[in-house]
Amino acid sequence: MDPHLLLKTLQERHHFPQEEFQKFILLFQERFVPKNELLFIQDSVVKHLAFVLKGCLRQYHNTPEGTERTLFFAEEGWWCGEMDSFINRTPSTMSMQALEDCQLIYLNRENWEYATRTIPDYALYQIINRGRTVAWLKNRLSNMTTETPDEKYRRILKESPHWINRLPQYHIASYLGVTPETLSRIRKRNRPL
Amino acid sequence: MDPHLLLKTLQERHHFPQEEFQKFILLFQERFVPKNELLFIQDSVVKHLAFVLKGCLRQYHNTPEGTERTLFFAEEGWWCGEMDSFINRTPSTMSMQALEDCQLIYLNRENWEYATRTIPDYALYQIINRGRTVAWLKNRLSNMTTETPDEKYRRILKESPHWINRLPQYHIASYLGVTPETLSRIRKRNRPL
DNA sequence: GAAATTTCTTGATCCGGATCAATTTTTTAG
DNA sequence: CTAAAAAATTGATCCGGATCAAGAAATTTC
Repeated sequence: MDPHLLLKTLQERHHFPQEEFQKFILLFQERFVPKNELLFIQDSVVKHLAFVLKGCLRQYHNTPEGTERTLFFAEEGWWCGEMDSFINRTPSTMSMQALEDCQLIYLNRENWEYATRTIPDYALYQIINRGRTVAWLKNRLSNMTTETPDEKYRRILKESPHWINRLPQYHIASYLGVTPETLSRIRKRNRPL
Repeated sequence: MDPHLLLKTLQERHHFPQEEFQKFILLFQERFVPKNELLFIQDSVVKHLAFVLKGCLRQYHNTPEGTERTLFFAEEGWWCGEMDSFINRTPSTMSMQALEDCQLIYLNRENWEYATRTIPDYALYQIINRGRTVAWLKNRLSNMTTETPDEKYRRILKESPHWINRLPQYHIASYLGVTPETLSRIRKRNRPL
């Protein structure tokens, strides 16, 4: 049988012994989340830390002006949570919605704490992985404020071309920080002949 | 004597015993960085994890188009590093520059690893703190793509009013993602009578 | 303290994305 | 399969920030 997707993810940047994994995976619960359902919602405390086995979700923020901003998409092999809310039990500023039927596994707060305390490699994984996330967000922040909409779209074509087929266009538009109309025009401009 | 600024920072969100701190602080070295000097530079590996005792720095990114984007300012009590580069020894996408004469303390990679491995409360601190940073960046990303320049400026007035006196205006403009000319006009518009 | 440099301000023009609106295309539901 | 709803396209107009350019103010340097 294939190694577990979670183990593969944990081992990506650092070693993670098989035996620790056996102990770790027992702390998770499985959960099916149907399309469009909200995994957690802005202004309430996030109770679970989820890992995507199958499906795709988006994390987004409702602005005071009434618009929505999509921050990222979580596909297979991604964590989806809001660690600040989860750890400190404070209201989240983000919501998370399934864009497809999703198969997840998740930790509750208690088991997360137990795992972090007793599995040093998991603690280290979190430090390393969080560092990557921060670097990714800083780059994205820089790109979002510097690049033209056309450049942003071409970046997606290059870095995540499968999104074009997997995700509705208006969610990609929100991710890029443009209106759906503008994205439609960008696509027209950048369409191969 | 006042408790050390670093201890105060470590204890902000989680307990950090005095005795562990005595051990921890010994791993640091002091360093003075004069105004305008670069602490680390884009495309090279970040060798140190620094903590600001006195002074102010900015982290920025040079875009391919030749412009600069300031991502954040690090004042007293801030960490300034690029953990992804520091941990994985990969080239950084960011540079860090002192905006004033700065008094820093810093860890090298070896001592960081030792501290992370042997001081569980430091490992936990990093996990918690990194979670905060991620949440902060996500909110900033949302704000930067949603708010008008006027709203962004008023957010600074509200959240970090002292920046107006401490930082050059063109760096604030870069932080907000607008040109210096635009920031000047925003200030004029929002000036009290 | 004067000269030189840097930073900030102000003006005029231009351009591209938002907005509003209507239509077409695609997807979903019965 | 058809009707209804949702998503994507296209058109026209408007507005605000970028850009270019010049001048004023502030800071640095000697």
